[in-house]
Amino acid sequence: MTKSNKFIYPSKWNANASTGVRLACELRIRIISGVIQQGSVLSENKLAAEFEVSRSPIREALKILASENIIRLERMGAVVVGLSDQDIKEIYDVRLLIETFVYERILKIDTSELVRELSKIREMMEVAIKYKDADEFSYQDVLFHETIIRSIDHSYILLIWNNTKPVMESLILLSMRMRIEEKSDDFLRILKNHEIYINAIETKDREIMIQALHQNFEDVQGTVEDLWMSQQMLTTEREQ
Amino acid sequence: MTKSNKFIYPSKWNANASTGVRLACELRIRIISGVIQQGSVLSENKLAAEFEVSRSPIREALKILASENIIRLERMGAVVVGLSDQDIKEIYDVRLLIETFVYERILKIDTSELVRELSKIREMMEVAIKYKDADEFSYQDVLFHETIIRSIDHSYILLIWNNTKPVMESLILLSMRMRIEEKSDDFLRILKNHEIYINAIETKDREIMIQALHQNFEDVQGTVEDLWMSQQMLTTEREQ
DNA sequence: ACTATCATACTTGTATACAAGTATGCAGAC
DNA sequence: GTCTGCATACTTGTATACAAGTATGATAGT
Repeated sequence: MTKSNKFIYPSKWNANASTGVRLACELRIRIISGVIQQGSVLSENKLAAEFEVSRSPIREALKILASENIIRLERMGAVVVGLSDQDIKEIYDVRLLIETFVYERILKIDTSELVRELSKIREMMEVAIKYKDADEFSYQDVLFHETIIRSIDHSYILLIWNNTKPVMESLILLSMRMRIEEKSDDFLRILKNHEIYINAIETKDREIMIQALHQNFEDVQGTVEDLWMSQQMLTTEREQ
Repeated sequence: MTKSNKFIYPSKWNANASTGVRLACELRIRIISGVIQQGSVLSENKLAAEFEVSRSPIREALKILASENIIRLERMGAVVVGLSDQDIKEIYDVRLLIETFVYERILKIDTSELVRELSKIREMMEVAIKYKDADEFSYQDVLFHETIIRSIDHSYILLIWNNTKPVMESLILLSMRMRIEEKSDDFLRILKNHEIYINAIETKDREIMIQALHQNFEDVQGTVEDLWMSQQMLTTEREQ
């Protein structure tokens, strides 16, 4: 607890944001990475002292984290909830739910500009790998998916994305940092998967889209079953 | 702009909440109902003066509304975005997305307690109709759907619900208040629909669930097509 | 008439102050 | 030993103060 130690979150990602938002990012990644332990209680005053700011931005940060279910604001103190394996599965449930919806909309719009943008981002990822820059790779990875989601211009789907993005971003960043040194195969595989995404969007071929989704979510395959079932359920109705 | 006029939002719904949250509720419903016009610019100072509170709770309220996309925080002033017809369609997209997911999970769990709770809420709605209490009816209606969503214990689906609930709540409340005097048939129809929901959960019969979903969303039927398509897409894969 | 410059009054973001309420722990009664 | 009551030190929520930045409008110069 001695004077904020070192910052984990890349400062360039939120340099222009307010102190409260920056603190939220830093606290979020510390909680998700386990630096701040689950179950511990955060006090506004102590945090303010530790980060050498006033309570105003601290309050803002805690509100943000509470809205993401990472902490729980109680009468006295903010209890750190953290992320369980269950939570991570659930986030992927939501992401799959969103992306499935988005892809269906994409089939109806002109995607040439989108494909160009995504290709650019994919090349950025390539460069990031070349220079072993896990942070930059993570940033572009998140940006890739956000670009796809934004393309359909659906403000409430985007709202959901905005609510889950911060946690996703932290998870990806931590994961990439862990793997950047040794597991370079992982990065090439991810890059390959993004090529499939682009290809699916370009050709508007559902089969390829499905392939991309599957490859992207292969780690959490088990939890996807509920979706298959629900798809079946509604399709059954449709055939009537 | 003369001293806060009269409050539209039912004060008993958020009596124990902080001033900031209460203000958010009030501002939200004023914006959605059109009392505060789209495109107008809200100033923290002016709002603070109007509601006779300090800027702290005002700031909290504006942050909440910004996270719901109802206003847009800019360098100078908060621009009122409001809700377009498109936005309302999009909210129902999200709600259908969520409820479809939830129902599939419900099939796997014991629902006896849930059915009891829902039956209670349905009877409450009946009483509300009897006494022409639009506010109470709206409250129970929202609670009904929230109870269903909570039953599957999925924190991120619940998070999405929490993000869309406030706007839904306002829409329902305003709609019910408009219709309570003349259109009593509407209320009976809604009540009937909730019976179908309960029945669908009790029997765990997909056909009935689909019926309930359809009846509930019949007003926005057009926008649901994307979902049908996306269901089909994933089901195709599943059959491979 | 038109443009540039600058004072002013507004804006937000942050720090600090104050009020009301709550957990904690100690002292004393039984 | 155990329970009750109370002082104290914490907590949050709100109000106010201050700093830095920005739009506005008036004024001076051409």
